[in-house]
Amino acid sequence: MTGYQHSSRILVALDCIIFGFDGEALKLLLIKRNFEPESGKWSLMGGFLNDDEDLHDAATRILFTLTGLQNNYLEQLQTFGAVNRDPVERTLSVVYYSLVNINDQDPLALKTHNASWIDLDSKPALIFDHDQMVDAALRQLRYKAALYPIGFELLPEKFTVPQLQKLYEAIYNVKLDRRNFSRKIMATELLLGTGEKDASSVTKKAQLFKLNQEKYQNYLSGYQSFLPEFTELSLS
Amino acid sequence: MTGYQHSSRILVALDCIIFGFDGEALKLLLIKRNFEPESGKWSLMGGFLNDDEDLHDAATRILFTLTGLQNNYLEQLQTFGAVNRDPVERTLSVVYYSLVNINDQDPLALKTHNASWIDLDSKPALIFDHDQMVDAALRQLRYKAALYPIGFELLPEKFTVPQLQKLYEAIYNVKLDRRNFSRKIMATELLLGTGEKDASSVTKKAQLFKLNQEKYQNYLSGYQSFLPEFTELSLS
DNA sequence: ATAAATAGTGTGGTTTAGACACAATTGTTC
DNA sequence: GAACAATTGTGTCTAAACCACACTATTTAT
Repeated sequence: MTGYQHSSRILVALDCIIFGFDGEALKLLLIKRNFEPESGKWSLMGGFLNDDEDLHDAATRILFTLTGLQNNYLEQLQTFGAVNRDPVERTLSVVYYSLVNINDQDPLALKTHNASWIDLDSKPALIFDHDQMVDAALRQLRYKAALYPIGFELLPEKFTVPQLQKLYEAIYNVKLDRRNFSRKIMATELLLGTGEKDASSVTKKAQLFKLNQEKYQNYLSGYQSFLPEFTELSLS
Repeated sequence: MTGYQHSSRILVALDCIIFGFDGEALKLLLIKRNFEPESGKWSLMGGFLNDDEDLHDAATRILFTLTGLQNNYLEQLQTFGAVNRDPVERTLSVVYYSLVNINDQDPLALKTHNASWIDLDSKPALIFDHDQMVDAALRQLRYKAALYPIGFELLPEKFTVPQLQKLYEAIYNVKLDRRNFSRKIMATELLLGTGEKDASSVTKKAQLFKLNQEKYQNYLSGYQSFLPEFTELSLS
């Protein structure tokens, strides 16, 4: 074997924090493990890196396995590498987080993997250092969503402004003023009215909007704040 | 051996992007390699992860080896894992970036490793995917420094407001208004006047300030924008 | 018809950002 | 030592953004 004359090669895993939004609260897709180690406990969805596989491809594969989805927002978060983080064997974990539309995923794949959507607020303790991973992912989501309009990735193709507002309120755990929020969002011209209305509402039906994909791509490469009192938000 | 019944264990390296500031321009500490592979070319400072070593400890060790410094700002950036990124053998690289005070480091250690401070603007092409790493680090520095006052990590203990302004101008490659910048910085109450003056100046000597460490720690866990026209800044 | 709930739009005061002007300090030059 | 060049420190004004708040419109249930 030609290679570096250096000792240790290490097992590399990937774990995915999968965020969803059900209209009211932020949710995580978690696995009730029916395999060792730590069978019976909750964990993130994970897997091992293959020899011939780029990191991002591996994360995409793992996400696809669990959700049946392939074109989601998926971003590398951080790599966890404490020596004893995995009791079985030293394992590095490269952590990705993903934003998915909770309605789109494959229910069968979820059942196969014993996965459920869990409210972030009522998340059970997870194995190993997975709690830390979720903390970091939430921090990153808040960080990122304040500057880039990635919140849309959590919504269906057509959505109302009040739905979008609820999403931001869930992400940051704040109450926003309806009128100011609407004005600010509309000013971005990121939303295209469809003329259709939200049939699910019991009272006055809000208009359904679609994302202006062209504008969206521009925004992703720039800055934009979507929150009032931005400087006072705590990231903790 | 007890462990996961899984095939591939992979060599794990760490690479460090080390930022400095000489009063005028942002600089990188780079290595002119006198060892294989790619001897004679420029690269980041790197090393391999030891069996018994946490990731962050390894990054700290590598940074110490090169600079003789130990308590610098050091943050994990991203992990690079393309299959063929290293031609010798598949190697994952966990990348850290660090902000150091350019005056503090150990000149002997630099010489030993054939390292030099290079203006970011005149950076030579680096080996492997190191150019991408630097790009990502600069993006992260801009991202982070806009929200957190980490710029101070690049300055000496005592510094003037105009020096601080030049630093921000170098990071974002913009010109800022002296008066508005000063007002904004002073409003944060992050600076403590020392009464001393910058002797190096030829004309009116600016007051030297120290960082208010207590306030600084608070700011690190919150948000704060230090730039005007923030929403128009491009991250590219 | 009326009530209850939510959506959509408007208005005005306060704060902040950013353009700009002037006075003060220091070393150099003549 | 007076004039000057360079830079620092502080003040002011205007326009824009933020945000608190009020009113009207729509829909279903009773």
